[in-house]
Amino acid sequence: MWVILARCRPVVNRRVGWVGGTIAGVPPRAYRRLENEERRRQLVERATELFGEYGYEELSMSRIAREAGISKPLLYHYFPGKRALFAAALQSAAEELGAATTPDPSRPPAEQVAASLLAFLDWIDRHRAAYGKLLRSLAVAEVRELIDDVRDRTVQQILDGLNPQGGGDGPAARAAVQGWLWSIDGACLAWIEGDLDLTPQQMQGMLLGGLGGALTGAGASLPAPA
Amino acid sequence: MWVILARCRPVVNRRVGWVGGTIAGVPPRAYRRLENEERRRQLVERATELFGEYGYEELSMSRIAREAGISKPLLYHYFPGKRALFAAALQSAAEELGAATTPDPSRPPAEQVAASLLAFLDWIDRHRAAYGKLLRSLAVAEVRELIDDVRDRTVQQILDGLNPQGGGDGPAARAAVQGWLWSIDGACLAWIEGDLDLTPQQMQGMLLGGLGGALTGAGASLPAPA
DNA sequence: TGGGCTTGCTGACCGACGGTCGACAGCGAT
DNA sequence: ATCGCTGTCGACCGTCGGTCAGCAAGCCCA
Repeated sequence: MWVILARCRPVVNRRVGWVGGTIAGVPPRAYRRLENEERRRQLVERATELFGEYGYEELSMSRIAREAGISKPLLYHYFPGKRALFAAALQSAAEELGAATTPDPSRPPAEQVAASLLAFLDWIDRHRAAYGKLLRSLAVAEVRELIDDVRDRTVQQILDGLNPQGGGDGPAARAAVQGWLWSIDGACLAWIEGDLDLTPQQMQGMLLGGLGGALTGAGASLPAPA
Repeated sequence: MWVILARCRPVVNRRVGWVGGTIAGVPPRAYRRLENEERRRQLVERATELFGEYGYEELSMSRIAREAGISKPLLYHYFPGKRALFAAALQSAAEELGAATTPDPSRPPAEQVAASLLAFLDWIDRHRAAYGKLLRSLAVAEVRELIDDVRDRTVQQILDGLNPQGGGDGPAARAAVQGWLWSIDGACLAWIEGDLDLTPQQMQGMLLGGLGGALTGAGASLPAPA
């Protein structure tokens, strides 16, 4: 009885007492003990599916725990917070994407960009729903830094490719490339959500045109046409 | 006593009783009664400042109410929800921006785009912090639809301007224009947060280049150079 | 077979959020 | 003076992300 009262009034402002697992005849849930690494893998896998289906905001930690058949504190035992869990799920999904889009460093930079872009668009074409959900979670503060990091690295990579050959690395080129990366997301969103009848190749052509035009407008240029 | 118990256990699942305003000798706060419209104006004004300073997520309704010197229920009396309050604040801010960027319909479409874009960039240059906060709130679900609406209308406007003269209105052109709108935000973010040393005119040149390139890549084109 | 020991795992809890309920009180009309 | 309108309030709800401290599965050693 005092338990209920203690729960009611947080007067003391800190934990007052502890009752123990089983009250009122409700038996604790049966559970399977798993190896640390195995549980972790299972959680990342399940979270990846769920985040891909519901996005970041629409999915609560309680729900993830329930869907994975475990308790919420266990989820927090494996991941320090929702952001970290999302990061793990994102990284797991990004590995496949990353492997597919890593350019061949022996090709000219413009070709590398074109090839990466096409691989990226192909991947999106096969994972439309999940990509849309991800994009829509983009500015959620907890998620933003993750994506910002990836974008910053990509911007630098493209600028590095441009620089030696004769492209520019002024502030305008940097703004152009970052803007271009955003334009990819915006165009892909129109493509996916607007159900536009476009092949990845058509998207690639349009986007490469945009990059070339922006760089030209910024006083730089792509070293060679793709 | 039973009231406290009722608070503890939401068994009945609905309000059970009411105690009355002043308990335990805490006097209700003194307040000033304002005209409906005046209060509303005050709240929108204060909310606009606060959202511009803290963004959408980092600002709670409780905080807004506190900063405005009123209670939370009163805030909800004037606005049905946080999203609506944000919309009101956004609209109030957007009126100034909208007035500044409305193009002269008697000019050729390409000039209209160029002029609107430059006005937009000038405005951003003067409201850097608030624009950054807004952009960073962009995908917050509650806010998204608002911005999506504006973007959709802008896309259609640009496509309409393109169409009669000889530009295209295929799916590729639509994706190109929507992507271009995103690229504006991305480039502006790099401009603002990266403290890039660029004038609005340089940004304009770069962005118009991107639009032209993307449209060319999509098989359309800007009717006339700006 | 039965004790310990490790550590994977649990229910109950916290503060803050967005949002709602029904009573109170400022103030012009009478 | 008092009455009604309605602007305003404190207390409350359900859910969120996150935390606390004890329970117990399953291996080890007798």
